[in-house]
Amino acid sequence: MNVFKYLRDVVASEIEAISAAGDLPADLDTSNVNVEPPREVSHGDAATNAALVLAKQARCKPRDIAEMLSPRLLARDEVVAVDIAGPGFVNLRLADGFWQDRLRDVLVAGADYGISNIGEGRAVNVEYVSANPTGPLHVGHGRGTVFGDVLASLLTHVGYNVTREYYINDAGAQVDVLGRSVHLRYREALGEEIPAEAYEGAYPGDYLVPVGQALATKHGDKFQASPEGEWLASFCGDAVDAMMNYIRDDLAALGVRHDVFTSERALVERGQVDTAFAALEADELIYTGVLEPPKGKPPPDDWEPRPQSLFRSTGFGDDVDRPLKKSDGSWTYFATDIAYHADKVSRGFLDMIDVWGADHGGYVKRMGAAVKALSGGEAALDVKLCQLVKLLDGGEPVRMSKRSGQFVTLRDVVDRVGKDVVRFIMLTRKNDAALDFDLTQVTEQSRDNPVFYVQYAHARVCSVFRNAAAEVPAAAFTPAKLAAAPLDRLTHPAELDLIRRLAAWPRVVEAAALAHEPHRLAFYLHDLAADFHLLWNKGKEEPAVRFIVADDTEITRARLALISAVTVVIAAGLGIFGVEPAKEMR
RNA sequence: GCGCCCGUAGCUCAGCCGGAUAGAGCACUUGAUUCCUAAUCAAGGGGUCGCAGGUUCGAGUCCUGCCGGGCGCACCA
Repeated sequence: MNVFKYLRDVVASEIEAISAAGDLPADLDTSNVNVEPPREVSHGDAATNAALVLAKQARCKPRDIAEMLSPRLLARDEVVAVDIAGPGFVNLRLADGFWQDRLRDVLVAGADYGISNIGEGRAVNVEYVSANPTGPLHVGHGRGTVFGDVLASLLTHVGYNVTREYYINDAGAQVDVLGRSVHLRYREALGEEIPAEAYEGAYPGDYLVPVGQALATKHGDKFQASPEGEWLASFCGDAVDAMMNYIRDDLAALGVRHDVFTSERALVERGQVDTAFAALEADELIYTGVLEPPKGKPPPDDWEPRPQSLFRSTGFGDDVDRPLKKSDGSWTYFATDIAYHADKVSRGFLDMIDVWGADHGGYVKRMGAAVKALSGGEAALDVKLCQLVKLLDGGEPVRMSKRSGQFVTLRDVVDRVGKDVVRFIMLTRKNDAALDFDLTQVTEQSRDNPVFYVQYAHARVCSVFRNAAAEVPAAAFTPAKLAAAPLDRLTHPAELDLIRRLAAWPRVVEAAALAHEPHRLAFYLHDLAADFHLLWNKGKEEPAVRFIVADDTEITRARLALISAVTVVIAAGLGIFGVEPAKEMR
């Protein structure tokens, strides 16, 4: 149950009742009426803005509406106190029993707690990673990868029908560079000395060595000295396949799996770009024009004004119209990307999310414009930009040099700290804020390490259950049996605070999903862990609030129910993150 | 020059599609500390939410203009 949604409905129905009684106008629009947790805890458990929102419509003072509303709310079983505050907020304090029932909800729902159906089965396409197949993934890719993967899980969790997609950019000039780089490695594998300068402008990384060797085995010296035209296409194809295998391995090591891989090259070969182009042309959204060089910046050396095919993206919120064809007549990346998004729309996706690196920010408007144009305004594209990851080790920046081909790959990091740590840490910041990733700190057992902090809460509960099992058979502690525990014994303020936190989970999940902001779950889990650890620490000073009370099996059962619910929610959250909850930490 | 993102406590950051006296951790100050696991705990000080306007019952949040930082700016992807 989303408590605040429930209370919103309660408030709305009481408003209707007041209208029905003739004390307020009929047919008030209550869509803006909200019930939220107050920022200030002393204001109670929930607050509604109903009186403020409806005052204008009802043509009376907010306070008058609040006066009518509050006795009705107070009359309800779950409400124990109502007060009117500030300009007309109605603050509610809910009965302990209401919260204890919410704890029971958690236990009964178990792993399903927090799932909802706000997505109503709608199809959503989440495109993420989409790294160029020219080498292994680096740490920066890792952030977008985890972000997209977890966002996809989150949307699935709230009832969307999610497709996880990877766009393989295997059609551009860089793939030719890759093919040539591999050819160099191929010649090397055949025993040729290749001078280092040959790798200027090529991909120098060692990861291409085995690819060259494999091609030497496959072809012998057949292409060693032959002209590029004879081998380039085939080498590119094999190189891309090899790179995609690397990337798939990297993804697998991170626990990431896509439903669909779409090849740009295949898209072009099937003529889908021509189709998309023709469709836009038919709508008179393409014309031949000459672009001005950007102002305030010296134009590129090879700038020449020339007529080219332009998409009228300015008609859809972009700043300038964008070219679709290069001077050699081939499609621009934008053109193929239009076709790709048209393809997604034709597959039934009206909701699309693309996860990109922040360096592609300048591209957002034109893509959004294209999606609007090609779908007749039906489809929505939300582009999530992920900022840089600053890799540190013990507070010192880790040097990465792409030029030399020496850079820390995502795989290096996953192998060093584990996939669970990488996944969690990548979500400890908002996607559009830069993220520090300290290889040392993230594996320390300290409060500074959010992964540990959350995992430790889970492990601590597991430990309590191991201790409890020494006295009572573990079978007594199934969630179903714990749901029948006397939860009304849980009256300590810290216990009720913990329950309130648990009860907030469904709301947090929904809000995070709607905002496309999975990082909110990480902050929630941290807060939940903090509430739990607080309660634990109380037990140090006040033995009476410890979870296991030797001579009181009933309170023990109730408290085990409470902390069991903590593991349910932590496990649910970590489950969305694709992180395994820890049973013990030693 | 234009566009996008960011600007919140000394530091790192939250702030839930406008809500009440803006929060947390670190650091700092003070006190406690033979503990169900082994991150010690509790309390306290600390703010012109970059600046200036505007929108309204109400703005860190929305709009406009500046300032500062990052990214991008035909024919790369």
